[in-house]
Amino acid sequence: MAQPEQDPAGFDLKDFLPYLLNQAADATSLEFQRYYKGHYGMLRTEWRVLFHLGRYGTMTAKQISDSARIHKTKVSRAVSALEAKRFLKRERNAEDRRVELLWLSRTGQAAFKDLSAQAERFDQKFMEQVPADDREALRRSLRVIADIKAPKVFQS
Amino acid sequence: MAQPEQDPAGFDLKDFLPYLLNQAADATSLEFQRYYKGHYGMLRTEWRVLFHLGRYGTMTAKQISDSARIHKTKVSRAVSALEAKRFLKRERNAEDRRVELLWLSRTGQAAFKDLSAQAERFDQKFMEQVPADDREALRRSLRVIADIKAPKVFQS
DNA sequence: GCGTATTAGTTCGATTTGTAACTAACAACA
DNA sequence: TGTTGTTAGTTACAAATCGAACTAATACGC
Repeated sequence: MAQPEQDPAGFDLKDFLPYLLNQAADATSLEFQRYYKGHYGMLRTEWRVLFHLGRYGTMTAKQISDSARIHKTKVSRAVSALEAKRFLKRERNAEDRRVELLWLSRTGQAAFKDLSAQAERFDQKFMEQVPADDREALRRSLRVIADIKAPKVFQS
Repeated sequence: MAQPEQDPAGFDLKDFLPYLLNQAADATSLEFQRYYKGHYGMLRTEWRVLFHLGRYGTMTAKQISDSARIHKTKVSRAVSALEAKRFLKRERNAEDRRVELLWLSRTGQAAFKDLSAQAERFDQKFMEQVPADDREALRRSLRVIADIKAPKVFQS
């Protein structure tokens, strides 16, 4: 399928950082998504929550929400789904009964172990496509960009 | 809000390329999204279609779908929405009556002009956050990653 | 020409998301 | 205490997305 003729005037979509980032994000997410969806019936928010608990141990929904910048309703739904699949357990905090503590079950830990090994594998595979001299700069600048502050309040 | 204690074991989410890319994409898309949504009531797929027609001239839905890797149903809906807003016009191709030719109306061209100027402005702003020495490597590697081929068939 | 396959684009039902409103618990301070 | 404000988490409804199935037109093989 040939590309259409170019009109030299105007800003090119393919130079636009948000567009490039989204395209790259989609391209790299596809294969991993197929894996966690196919093997564990998880959605994107679910594996992200799972990864947080697997990596950092017991956390609250709020902490996960802040760390991953996922809206609390999405986290809430993901927690329910993971609980229904017996991947995590929860318990009200005795000191502050608004808060709920979340941690992975044995099954959840096994899923985390498998998924993070896969993630590492995919990561290496994608990075291999990037010229070796650019790899450090890529991760460095992505971290900078991803840290762009939300409109107000972050980190008390 | 303090980060939770780290468990040194396991792969860190924040080193995972798809995660980083998605976070960066979300961070950079937010402000621009507010602009095109607020000023033109557009969705993401709609401005992408608009940008294609604005930049490349007359195209078919299929060409846009291939170029931007957007599913044809999404393109179809975006085209209808843009038509309803009087941003584009369409006409069946006389030679092949399956195909529909799409192009921007005068209003659509004005919207494109404004939006691409904004896009350029945002782009510069984001890039300023990235260390100057990393900028070239960033765009270069994003282009490589974004071009990762879909599982089968692409470009005949 | 005629049957089958392919292509461009749309529609439909089920799933997922976004947003606002809600409940329950705690805090601050008179 | 009692009022007001804030915080953690859930629910409910509208909007958006995904994928499969559909229509209409063309291409291919014989």
